[in-house]
Amino acid sequence: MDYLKGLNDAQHEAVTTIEGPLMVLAGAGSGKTRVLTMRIAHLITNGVSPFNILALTFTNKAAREMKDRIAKVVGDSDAKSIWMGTFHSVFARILRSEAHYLGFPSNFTIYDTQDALNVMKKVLKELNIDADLYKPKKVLARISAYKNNLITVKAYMNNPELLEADERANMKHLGVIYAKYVDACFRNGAMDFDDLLLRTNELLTRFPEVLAKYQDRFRYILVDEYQDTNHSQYLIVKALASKFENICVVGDDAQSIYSFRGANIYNILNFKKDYPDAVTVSLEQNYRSTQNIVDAANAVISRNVQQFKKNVFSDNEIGEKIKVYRALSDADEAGFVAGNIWEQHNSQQRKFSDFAILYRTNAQTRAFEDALRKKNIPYRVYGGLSFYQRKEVKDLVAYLRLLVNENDNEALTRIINYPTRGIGETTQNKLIVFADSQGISVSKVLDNLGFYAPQLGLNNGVLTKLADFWAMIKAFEVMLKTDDAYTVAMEVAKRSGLIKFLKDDQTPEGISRVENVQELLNSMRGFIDEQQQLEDGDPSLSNFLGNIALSTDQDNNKDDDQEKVSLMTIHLSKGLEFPVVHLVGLEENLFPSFMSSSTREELEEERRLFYVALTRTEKQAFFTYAVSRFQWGKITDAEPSRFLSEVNSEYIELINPATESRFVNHSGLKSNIFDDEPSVPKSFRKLDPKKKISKASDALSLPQSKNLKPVSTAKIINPSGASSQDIEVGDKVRHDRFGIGEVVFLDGTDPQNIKAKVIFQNEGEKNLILKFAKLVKI
DNA sequence: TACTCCCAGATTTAA
DNA sequence: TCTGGGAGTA
Repeated sequence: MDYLKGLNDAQHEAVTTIEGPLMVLAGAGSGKTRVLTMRIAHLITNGVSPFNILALTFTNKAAREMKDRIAKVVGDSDAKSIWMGTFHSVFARILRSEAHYLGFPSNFTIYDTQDALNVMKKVLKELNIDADLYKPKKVLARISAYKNNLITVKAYMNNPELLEADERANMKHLGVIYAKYVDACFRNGAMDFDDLLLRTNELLTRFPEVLAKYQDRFRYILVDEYQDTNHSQYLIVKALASKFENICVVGDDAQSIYSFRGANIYNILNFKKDYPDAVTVSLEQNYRSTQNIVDAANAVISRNVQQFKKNVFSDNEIGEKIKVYRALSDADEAGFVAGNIWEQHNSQQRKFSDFAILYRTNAQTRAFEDALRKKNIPYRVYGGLSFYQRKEVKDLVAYLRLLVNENDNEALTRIINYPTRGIGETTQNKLIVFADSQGISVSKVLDNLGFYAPQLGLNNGVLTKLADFWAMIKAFEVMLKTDDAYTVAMEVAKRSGLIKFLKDDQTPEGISRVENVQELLNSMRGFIDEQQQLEDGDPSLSNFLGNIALSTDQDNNKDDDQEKVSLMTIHLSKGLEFPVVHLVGLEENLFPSFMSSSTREELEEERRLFYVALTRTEKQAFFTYAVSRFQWGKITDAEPSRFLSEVNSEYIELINPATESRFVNHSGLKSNIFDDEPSVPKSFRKLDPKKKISKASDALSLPQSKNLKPVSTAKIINPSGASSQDIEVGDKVRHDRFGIGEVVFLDGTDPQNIKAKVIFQNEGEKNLILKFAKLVKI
């Protein structure tokens, strides 16, 4: 029981209480991941089959890391059979195998926010509803809220309160829109993010035999970040756990920061009500941060009314005070941060990867990128426009989606005339209207173009173009039956004219677009190789597409060994830690955001966000704010954030005391710490709005290849596998699944990523990544 | 049908 | 500042 050593009493209890409901309240930095990991290991060591364990985490990355760590205790194969992943990915997997119950194809498409928005725009157009009154985004947000609360179209229509509320909000057509949108998704064979949860609920409630099946399978359920579950997720967990009630939830109410997407803090606050017998364990010792940081964070969070009482403390060194910098502008702020990082890197031998810059909104990144680049400091921006959301990538993906699911109208309309092939809007509209009138999908019309041609009212030229296009798609589909996804995707990129079209654009942006497409293909190759080496791997195109739809930016930074400063929103930083944290843009209306300072609840969430940000810090935190900021193309004045004044002055040290005290706290009191002497900041930089920053083309500071790794649901790194030194071309090797073969080619210099081409006696030629393939030299 | 140009509007956080 | 949509032109 080695793994139990080194746990404190509370951790020990959390790990070893394995039967019955358990709630672990884990303060920031209290070793939560460790507890979860060891608990699973403990379950397995005590005879629970890994097959019976379900662990739901917040990111795929968290799941992967946990699996790796569990594997070290119980071994690879046991760790592999645990179902572990995000709600969305785990339930997408279940939905795929049970899709027929709901009338969906098992290879249904997953729509991301952008896809959903496009569908919504079409719906509004079709209904002839003014998109100015019904802003597509707003409408979607409302529908999303309904879905997350299990309010289906039918339930909505039968709920006078909701109808009335929407009527008051000048949205009386919402029901019709909702119905039409759901219908459109269904006909496209697609689910949006919320559907993955809603449909799972539907599956489990409508089909008791399915529920029973999964209840029996998942006898032990663990949920990480429970404070961030929404009602829909809550119900799924509750249903699955109701038979055995071996449910362990881990969370920290002080870190609930996702109410905007339906997270319901009461799920954790009311856990005791749901399970009166539940054991509660509080992990209160923070192993991550200095005392000063922990105390400051506690001081702020204690202002929230809504919370569990707990006493998070640190036994670490007291540590340095939080340093506060008052900047004159956003550029000045960024300059200070970059200078500070440079200075500490040199004088204290800190690695660049020790630093994080955390901000409230993605829009704030630009100034920091600028400043870091000027000093040649390597950095990586997380979040923002992720790789898979780039237009050129989505375009190729749309072709692939169409091959897998012909009903995916969203994909079809995206590429039917891209690259342009003379199938204009008028033609497309005729097709859509006709298909609708016949109650069939556009793809069906294209399937029988000759038959329907007379009724379409299109001239022969256009008909030919349509026929050619469809013949091309069909050819790809045929290819997919025999060739692997990568080969087909290559062919699609070439034959569709996509690559050629992009290559015609020789601007730096154009070139980077081509590179992105290439990178997508590479990542596909990697995905397939990886899947082929997993026991229950699935190298199909459909699996690849499903994976990228659910991948997040945090998940893509595989092996981010690099020496780089991390830039990200506070939301993304949850679960991470850094020796030095810069929390920037601490201004009223920015943080707390102007969108969420109206009610106490909203403000408390912003405060929790602040708490999360500060508790990412191990050693030293810096706060910065600017008195004016370049925003929306204008310079706007800003006031320091109220959160600054909520940190007791004893934890704070001012770097440049303010010229005037605009630093008031919002209970009306002047904060005593900011009334000092005036000073002139050294580095006031003129703003230069004309300066263009080429986004993706700056290879030095933004290496593309880091972003792109697809997420596999069960990537297991095998540390004991043969390393690159062991294997040479010409070696005879044995592989677990493929048997005996000979290495004919090695590719790659990065030891983490060497690929070997091996010809197996029975299985033929395979491309394997050495890291994963447990090749044994014979 | 395709492409360009101009103007308006938006910007929180994200699976 | 950046994006998207609409209008106008080739």
